[in-house]
Amino acid sequence: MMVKITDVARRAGVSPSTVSYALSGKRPISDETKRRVEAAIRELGYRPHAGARALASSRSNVLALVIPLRAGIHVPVVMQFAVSVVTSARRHDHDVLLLTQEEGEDGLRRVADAALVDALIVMDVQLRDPRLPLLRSLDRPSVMIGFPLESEGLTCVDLDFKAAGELCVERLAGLGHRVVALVGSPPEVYVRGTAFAQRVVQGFTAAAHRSALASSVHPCEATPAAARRLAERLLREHPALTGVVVHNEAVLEPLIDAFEQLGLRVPADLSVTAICPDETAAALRVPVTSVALPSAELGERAVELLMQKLTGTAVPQETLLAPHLTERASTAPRLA
Amino acid sequence: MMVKITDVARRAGVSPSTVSYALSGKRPISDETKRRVEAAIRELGYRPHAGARALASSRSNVLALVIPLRAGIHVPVVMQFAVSVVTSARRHDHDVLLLTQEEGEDGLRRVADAALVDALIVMDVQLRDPRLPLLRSLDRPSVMIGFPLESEGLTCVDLDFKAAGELCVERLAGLGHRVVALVGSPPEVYVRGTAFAQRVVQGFTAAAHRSALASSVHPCEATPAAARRLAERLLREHPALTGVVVHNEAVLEPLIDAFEQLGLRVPADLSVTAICPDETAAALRVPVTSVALPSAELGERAVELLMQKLTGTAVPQETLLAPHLTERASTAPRLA
DNA sequence: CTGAAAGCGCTAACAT
DNA sequence: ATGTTAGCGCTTTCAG
Repeated sequence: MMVKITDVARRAGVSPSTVSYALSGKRPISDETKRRVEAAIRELGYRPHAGARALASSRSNVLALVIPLRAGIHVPVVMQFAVSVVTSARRHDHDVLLLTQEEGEDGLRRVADAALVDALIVMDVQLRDPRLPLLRSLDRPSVMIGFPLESEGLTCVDLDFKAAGELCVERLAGLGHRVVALVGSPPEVYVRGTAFAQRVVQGFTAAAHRSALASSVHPCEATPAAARRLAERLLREHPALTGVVVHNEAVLEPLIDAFEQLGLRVPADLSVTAICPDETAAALRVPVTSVALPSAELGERAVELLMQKLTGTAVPQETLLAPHLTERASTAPRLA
Repeated sequence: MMVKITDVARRAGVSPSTVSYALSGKRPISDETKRRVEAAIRELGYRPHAGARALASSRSNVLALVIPLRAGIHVPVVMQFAVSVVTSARRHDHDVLLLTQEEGEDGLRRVADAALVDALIVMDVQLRDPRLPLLRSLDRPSVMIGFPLESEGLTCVDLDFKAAGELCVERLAGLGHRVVALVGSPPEVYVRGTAFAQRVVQGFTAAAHRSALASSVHPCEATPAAARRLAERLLREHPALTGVVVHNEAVLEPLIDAFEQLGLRVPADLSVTAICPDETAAALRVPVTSVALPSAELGERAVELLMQKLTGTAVPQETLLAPHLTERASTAPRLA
């Protein structure tokens, strides 16, 4: 039934260890021998037993990926990230074990201690994430997506949200806009302390200052009704407003709809930039100029960092991905 | 560093095998002994080595989940399904390895032959899926989400899409509507032979016939523009139309928008029912009466079926989940 | 009800 | 450049 390494060795006329080394490349094998081993493997359809391997080498070649479930996270982004992690992991001959946030810290400890996985990727890290001490205590490397308050001894990677906020403002400033507003994530996102939301605010505010723009910040629930109310309020309280930065994919469309129903044309009367996945930005009725949320690139970087750590290479504690802005139909120069 | 079963055994004053049996329950252990073993496990923080276990027992306690990537599949549905599979698997003490469709048949063979997983769940099965013969040939059980043309020797589970189509029509018929249309998936979905799309058409058509309704079927691209064009065409070619069944989440909102802009009020002039996730239906501007796409339930059933197969229990070759319709704001009796 | 001991299939010293 | 062999940590006969 099952072909084992000794079967391959016998067929190739070599010892089991030679087969093992031919497979791993951990010591030089003559071309001739390698050829014979490879032939035997092919002919017998040999596939090393993962468990046996893990036991003997203390490497499972499996990464854990912890995905978030909570409200306010954008599902397609998570999915794209997960797919990217799987794809990247496979390029490094690793597989991916899927865990949900729900399992919590116990889940992390479980798969790490059982040697089920060699390393972990944790998404949606909070400023004071309870998993931080755990990750530090594990004997396996990990990478976090997102920045906690204190990342000492850990590795994290994320889009540079501060720079993204700045980029959006600078674009609007460059087009001549003088009064701008940030439509942010739902209030609870700020309350529970998600770093990226606050970083956007910092970048937005700092850049507005530098460019001497009048600016204001407005968290917004992820509902069309909330978007509508906010649009009305903005027009009432900031009549000179001509530029909006949106960091909340759920309200992007309803917000633009609301503005237009209130008599403002996008981009003629109002320019809009957003921080969101490119697909979202491009699929809207009015395609929106946006800074991409590079989930695929993030997944790739996370895996790459883990692979380095697994080989003992030192990696930077914090990795920030530079933001990229794509011009679309929602921005225009301010009318004189 | 690592606590092993012999450490626990020594501490508890028993043999390793007793610890093993206390953990697995595969043979009776006296209460007193079990207590001591459990105490030792807790005190030492013992966690069985997954690889060693897999090697000795030829059970990895890991399931493979293959998720689709292609266009036209609704991401949140896949995600919810995946989460449900992970959650259900954990209840049965199993973990989930995530594979992408991209890896194809080789990926399935790889994880199965390497004994990385005990069983497989394959999503998005096509009518003539190339993975069918492979799944039949593997020595590990599998469950497919969706129905192929020929499921002999395999196990599949899905929503009863035919009944779902019928249910939508019957609801409209019951409200007095006499002329109905089905707005379906994009043409390529039918072309590549996805069973569920065709089953909806079958159910829709059959039920319309039984209720003596005038009916027509219209595939639709997943873009707002296509939705708009289709709405115009429907009004032009079927002026007496008062009931629409939508099986295409992407165009649900734009379609209703288009109808309203063309002067039809929903539900006053036009009743709409849909087959889509409940969250989608409920979140729309006009909450839509819908048959739920029960991804969570599907995931649970898939895992349950696999667990049965793993214990050697026979399971039905095909499992159809009964559709459930939830009344919302998009349906009303036809005006006399 | 419990122990002793033989592997599970592979890797990685240790040999030569 | 290759072979020999001792485990890796656990489960599961086989014995009692």
